[in-house]
Amino acid sequence: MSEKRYWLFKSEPTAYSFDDLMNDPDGWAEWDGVRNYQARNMMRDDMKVGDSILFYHSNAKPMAVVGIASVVREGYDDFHALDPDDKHYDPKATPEKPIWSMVDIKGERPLARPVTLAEIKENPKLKDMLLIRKGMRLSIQPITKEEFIEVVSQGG
DNA sequence: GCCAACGTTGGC
DNA sequence: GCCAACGTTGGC
Repeated sequence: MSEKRYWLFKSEPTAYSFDDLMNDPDGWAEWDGVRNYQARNMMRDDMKVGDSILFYHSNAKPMAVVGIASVVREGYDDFHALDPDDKHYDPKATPEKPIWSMVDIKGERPLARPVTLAEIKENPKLKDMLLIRKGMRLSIQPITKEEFIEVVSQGG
């Protein structure tokens, strides 16, 4: 029984927002289309059902953590990579070696108040978050339990 | 709209 | 195996 982990997922709200996740008719969503090996490895190897997620809006006004989600299905093949008509098609992926992985996540609840990037940068307790590290572009990042709790307490 | 910081690709 | 060129991310 491994310990529960905490993550931060980035999404551009114009592409897929936290509201989209909360209003998903299925009640959950495939986190497909991730085409970065580091992020893939975390989804494939490290994420477990029940892990908690901070949902962050990038390229947005405001840029902020806006809600809490959770992992509801552990890493499995991102079969969308095999579909030539799919936006995230990867010609190198095959049914034998689909290359990419995804997880399913579920929206838990929005924060009462978004915790903005500016606030995260100002908060000494959050100074080690990868999110605010220069040049850090990973769309999925591990965070600590303490960071998760701090952001959620700021967001109410 | 700009551009720095990356990751990936492909020629050699 | 090196590295220049290219595409993308994402804050500003």
